[in-house]
Parts: sequence; structure tokens; C-alpha cells
Amino acid sequence: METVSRYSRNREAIQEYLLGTKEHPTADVVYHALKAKNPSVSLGTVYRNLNQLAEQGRILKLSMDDGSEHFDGNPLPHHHFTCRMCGRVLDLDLDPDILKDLNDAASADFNGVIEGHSIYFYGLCSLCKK
Amino acid sequence: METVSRYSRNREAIQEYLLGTKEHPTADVVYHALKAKNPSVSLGTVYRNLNQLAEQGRILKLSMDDGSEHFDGNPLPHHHFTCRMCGRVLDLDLDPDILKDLNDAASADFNGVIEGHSIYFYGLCSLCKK
DNA sequence: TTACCTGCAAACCATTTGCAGATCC
DNA sequence: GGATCTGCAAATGGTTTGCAGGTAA
Repeated sequence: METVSRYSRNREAIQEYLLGTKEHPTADVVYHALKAKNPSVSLGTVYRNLNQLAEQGRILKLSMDDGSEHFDGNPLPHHHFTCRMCGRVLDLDLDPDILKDLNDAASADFNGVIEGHSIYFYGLCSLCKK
Repeated sequence: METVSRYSRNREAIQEYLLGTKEHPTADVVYHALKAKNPSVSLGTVYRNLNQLAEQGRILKLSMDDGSEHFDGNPLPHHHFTCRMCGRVLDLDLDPDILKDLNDAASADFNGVIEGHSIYFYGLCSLCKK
């Protein structure tokens, strides 16, 4: 069931916040950041707008291995790293050539249709590694 | 806090069930399968044993993009495919050579320690591609 | 005026946990 | 005998939802 989006100050603020940070925060972190500027905002509204933005492909919703969900203001395909100590989620630049044949290779012995993939790297971030 | 595992009929049955299926079931599916043989088993016990087996590295716990958790009786590193229609999780064989340099490539411009990665493929399974 | 958006609070649901008794070793 | 395991049921915690009023177009 398709609906049309109208302008919403909250939604704009959420997207702005995600675009302005290199972190990939959880819904709760977004909520508290928003609340600093607009104390009356509610958690339900933050969830509704995050999900709407993700459905429209304007942000990314990332499901981490520990079950938590993080959001990324950059909707273009790229890769992520999760620190197993502090749980931070970071961007990770990777030479696209390395992966150009990955879907084809995976399709070789597979009896279905492979449309894409996502890769999560894990380890220790710069702050936790020592 | 380390504790020692004792023998448990339930835990053995859970691992046996996971080893005997090519599916990658959720905790609830495992629970119902176990209940068919031992009606008194409880859901809490299934969760406790699945988590214990995963912590000991005897099974894998897989976090899917839709937020659901699936379990895999094969703890050796391999790759998975999720059908975006029916949600099934399947194994996917992939030539190891394709990925042998992946962690190194990812480490190039990264200011932390990359210990590994997981790859999830998605698309349509053989039953849903129609 | 008619959707859509929002705050609020309750509902939801998968997972975890406290407890008292059973079981392993 | 003491630690682990279990069933049961309640608690937990992140996310969703129903509702009544607010707002965009």
C-alpha cells in the first residue's frame, strides 16, 4: 500500500543528522540526538521516519551480528566494519575490482537467482585495538 | 565467567537436529522440532543451549537482514544466501580463491585490525524464482 | 478538506532470566 | 555434594501500533 510523503521537520532533521555523522547510530541514539533540539519528539516518530527513509532507499538499515540495528545516511552500496569490543559501526573503503565477480562466482553452483550481497567485516577498531 | 559443560540430552538433541538438516532454522523452529520427541522441553532451554553451542563455536548464529536469527549446524566458515521472498537461509558454496585477499584489501586504508568478515547473498531461491 | 505526521502509551514479540527442583559427575 | 541443567513463568528491551489531535498541501 503506497502512500505519498509530505514534508516533515522531524524526518528532515533525522536525515540531516545521519548525513552529518560518520557514525552509524542506532534508532535510540538518533532519538536522543533529535531530542536535544526538539524535546517533544517521540521515539515512535523516530522509528517511523527511519523505516520510511530506509524503505525509500534514502538511508540504509544495517543488521549487525549482535542483533542490533544501525542506520547509515549514505545509501550508496559500500562496506561496513563492526568493532567486537565497543560495537561501533564504521565505513570501510574497498577496491571495487576485488568484488566485481563475486555474484557471478556465487551463482555458479546455485539453483536460484543471486541479486546482490552484503559484507560485514569485524575486528578491533582503532580505539580498541591496543 | 567460564563454566564447564556437562552432558545434556536436550543439547545433544539440538545439535543432532541442526546437523541433520540443510535448513538453517530459527530458535522457534528448533523448539518445535525438539518438542515432537520430548514434549516437556521448554523454549528457554532451547535458547540457552543454542547460545551455549554458539559460544563454544559448535554451531553458528546467523543474524539476518530482517532482524531474525537463524542457526547453522556447520560451524566452519562458509557463506549464506537468504531468499527475499520466503526468508529461507541456505548454504552457498564459493571458490575460496575469490576471497583470499579480501581481508588484506579491506585492511589497506583501515586504521584498526580486521579479523574476518561475513558475506550474505540475497535474491530468490529455486522455489521462489518461479 | 483530506491525507499524512506526531506524541503518547500500550501492545508486541523474540529472547532472557529468576527460581526451585532434577540431573550429571 | 556441588555445579550444571531444566521447566515454568515472569521480566526484559527494542520495535511497532492504535488513537486522537496537529499539520502539510
